[in-house]
Amino acid sequence: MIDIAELARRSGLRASTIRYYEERGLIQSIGRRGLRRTFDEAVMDRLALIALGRAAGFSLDDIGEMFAKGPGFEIDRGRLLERADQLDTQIKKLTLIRDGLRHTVNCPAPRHIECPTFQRMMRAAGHGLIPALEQPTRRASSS
Amino acid sequence: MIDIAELARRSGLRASTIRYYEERGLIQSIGRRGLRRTFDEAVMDRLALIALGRAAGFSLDDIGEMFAKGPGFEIDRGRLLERADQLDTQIKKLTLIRDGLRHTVNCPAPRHIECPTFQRMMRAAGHGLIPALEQPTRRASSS
DNA sequence: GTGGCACTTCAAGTTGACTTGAGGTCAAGA
DNA sequence: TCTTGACCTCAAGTCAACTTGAAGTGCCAC
Repeated sequence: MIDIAELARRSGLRASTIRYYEERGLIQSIGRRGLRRTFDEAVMDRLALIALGRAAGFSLDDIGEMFAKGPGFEIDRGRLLERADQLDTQIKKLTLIRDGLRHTVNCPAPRHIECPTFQRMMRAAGHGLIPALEQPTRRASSS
Repeated sequence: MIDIAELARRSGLRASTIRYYEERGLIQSIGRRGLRRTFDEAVMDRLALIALGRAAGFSLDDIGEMFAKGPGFEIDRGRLLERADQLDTQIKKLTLIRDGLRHTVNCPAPRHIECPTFQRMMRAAGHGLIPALEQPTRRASSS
């Protein structure tokens, strides 16, 4: 039985964001007191879950689908594992880039392009972004 | 002395992207052959650097500023270190979330919200996204 | 010399997640 | 009763990094 202002205060989100989430079907109000939305305590959990999903890299649509799967928090385990694997890849990439940045700060090479560490970072930067720098090891056939 | 099509082929970028980068001042063509832009080999290096910068989380504006600092690839070392630190934070956060996701898949708790691992992940998900879940340890005075 | 097509310009559209603004409603306190 | 101000709706705007489309130009092969 909390109103949108209280929800905003407690979640740290703006009222407009909460309305937007309701419009997107991510949360529900339990009714109206006049014009004003009334919410259940449980939407705090929902909002936390949404924040977590966003931090994990899911879109609001993804999150909506997950919620839609069941009456509670029925989350698709396959999607979760898939995302965890993607995070693994992303973490490795970011780690390489982070190390590369630190290296660059100290690297005395006149042209970074010629430094092996820099090249390694380049290769890690985007799987295929700069094909010319890729090793011709595996030329994937996938799209 | 390469044209935009060749540059696109070698970089994996679209011609429209290359034109856009030129418009933004990130690269320069060395002239025109009729209407058509002509590029130097060195722009390949620039494009690689841009891809790397983007992968490291810099905006095109940031990248433009870095290039503007000097005639060559004079990159602001402070900015690099700062970004490396931010990557550290991001990597830690993503690692927690990844582990949290994997945990969730196996966690038998009826309500994830009540699971300590899940809560830890929540806390990591966004520094302040869900203030209600934060430990009341340090109430930062910064904005 | 001419036809085709790869290039050109410039404006407008796209995506995702919101925010903003204008104009309206209504519950509560003075 | 009247005012206030927090809420409401709905459309439109924002941001970044591009992409798309329409309309035009000119190099090169034939």
